[in-house]
Amino acid sequence: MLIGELAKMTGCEVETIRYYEKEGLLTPPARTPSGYRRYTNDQLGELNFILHCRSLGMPLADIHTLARFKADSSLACDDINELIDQQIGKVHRQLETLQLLEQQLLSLRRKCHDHNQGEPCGILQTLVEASEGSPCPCHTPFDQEPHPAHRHGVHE
Amino acid sequence: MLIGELAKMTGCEVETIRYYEKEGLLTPPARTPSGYRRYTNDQLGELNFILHCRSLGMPLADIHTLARFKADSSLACDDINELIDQQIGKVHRQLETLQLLEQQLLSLRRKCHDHNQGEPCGILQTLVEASEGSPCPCHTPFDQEPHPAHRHGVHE
DNA sequence: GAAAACCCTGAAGTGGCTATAGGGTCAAGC
DNA sequence: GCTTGACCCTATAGCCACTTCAGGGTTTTC
Repeated sequence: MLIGELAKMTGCEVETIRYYEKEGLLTPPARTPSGYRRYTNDQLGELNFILHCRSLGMPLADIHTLARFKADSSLACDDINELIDQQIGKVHRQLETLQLLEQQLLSLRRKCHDHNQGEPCGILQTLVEASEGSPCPCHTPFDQEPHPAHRHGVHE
Repeated sequence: MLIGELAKMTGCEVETIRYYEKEGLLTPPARTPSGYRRYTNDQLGELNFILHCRSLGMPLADIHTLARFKADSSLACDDINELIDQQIGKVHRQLETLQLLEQQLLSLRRKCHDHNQGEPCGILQTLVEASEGSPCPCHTPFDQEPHPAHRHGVHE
């Protein structure tokens, strides 16, 4: 099958497939005389494996490692467990940060409902006051220190 | 004060301060005769405003918008609310995705405990089977469709 | 035979930094 | 007065996982 068909079957964009090949995650397919990529069912499986791992949030480097384990087929169980555990830890830390963040944003949002008649925007005011050192409603109840994002950022 | 002092006071890296200036978020400071940046207390406030917003997960473009509102100081309350609401929505969607992800990873992790004596790694086996179309323990109980990450990715 | 739908490569852009190379400046101690 | 170290400067490249763009070739359909 050609690349467009593979894309349709997997729900993956054509450009992404070419990108995975360039990154060495997909084995380069055979080509038609005019240079079009022609894929086999094996490569469909390879791509599905990558997509499944990506849907679990794994970085491409880890998927590469897993693929090598797959080829070796020997034990390697400890390495795989560690890889998954690291991923779980990462996701868990992100979760905690985001939960905090949501509370912070919601309490900031409430600032506007509190006084929106006539006065200038409470949200903006709160943000400006916080930048001048005042305790802010969004951060203080959860974390006494000034800027939590510096120590454990949302985007890692 | 010089850039290093500002960095120490705010907990922000020197490179990041220069980056914010290049991106137009910080007004360019005065310079000493030898070209060093010299900052005022106003610019300390500006930087704290940016850092506070960043700690709420806001993208730099939104912070730029907020800063313009701050300068205008007129109403703009609706726009600010919408901006915060969008941020809340974004964080909430990310949270839901991550919660699902954590469950998926934990159920994958359990696969290895199930049979780790002699048999090949259960995790790897599960991932391979999933790529061949079998229902996988990580995705099936929560989402019947193959690759949820394609529709609402973790990294947006 | 022309237009639409597909395919190709290579390079640049995204966001929010971080790091590196290759330099200049300044205060303290010898 | 000269060196050492801590600081500062610019410009550029790298990170991740793509996405988009420019500029073209091929295949199918009307």
